[in-house]
Amino acid sequence: MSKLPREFYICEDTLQIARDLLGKLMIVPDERGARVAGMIVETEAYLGAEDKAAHSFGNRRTKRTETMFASGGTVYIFFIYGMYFQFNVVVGAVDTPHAILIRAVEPIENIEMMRARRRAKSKNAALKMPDQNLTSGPGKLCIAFGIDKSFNNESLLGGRVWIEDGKVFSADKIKCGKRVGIAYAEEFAEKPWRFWIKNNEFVSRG
DNA sequence: AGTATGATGGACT
DNA sequence: GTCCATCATACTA
Repeated sequence: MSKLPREFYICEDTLQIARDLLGKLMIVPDERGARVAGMIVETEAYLGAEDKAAHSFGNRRTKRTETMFASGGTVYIFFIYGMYFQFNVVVGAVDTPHAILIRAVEPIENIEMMRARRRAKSKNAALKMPDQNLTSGPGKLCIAFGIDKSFNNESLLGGRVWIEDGKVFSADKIKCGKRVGIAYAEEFAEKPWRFWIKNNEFVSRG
């Protein structure tokens, strides 16, 4: 029930942090201060300067990527496909621009708030919104949690968004595979840097 | 179940 | 002007 400390995010092994984030709780208080919470069930690691799929490949430093160079424990938000935000956890030391994309969470607290936000954002009222469709993707979970560009550069040690200990999954309950949507990244498109909880029905894809 | 496509706008060359 | 770390829908089967 308490925030993960700075040290968790500064670990040198980004892939290990991506695995360790599985089972942790992501918390964002809503407008009234009530916790909206989800258990992280799918992540993707982006390894900075060496990783052709990372925005920060080759230490590319622009207005957008600047946040990736901050200390581990910072939130990196970017806008994509004209419509969606993506929630990332910056990890590693200052100037080591690694980040972990949170691709899916399992709804835990305040599920009706998540459903209301997803419905409000949707065009047709008939869109099916079972729990499995609320946060099973990086764009969807940002809508459900009310995350937008204003969360960029927030600290995970502050009060706006943070991560807590949750459930621990042993290595045999964790699967890995190729990352999604980065076909342009040549040999890095093949790296098995996506991690998810085996048989969990809230991941974006098995 | 798979595959294709439109929506929609900011970042970057 | 082109490219996206996506999602929902509309096909084919």
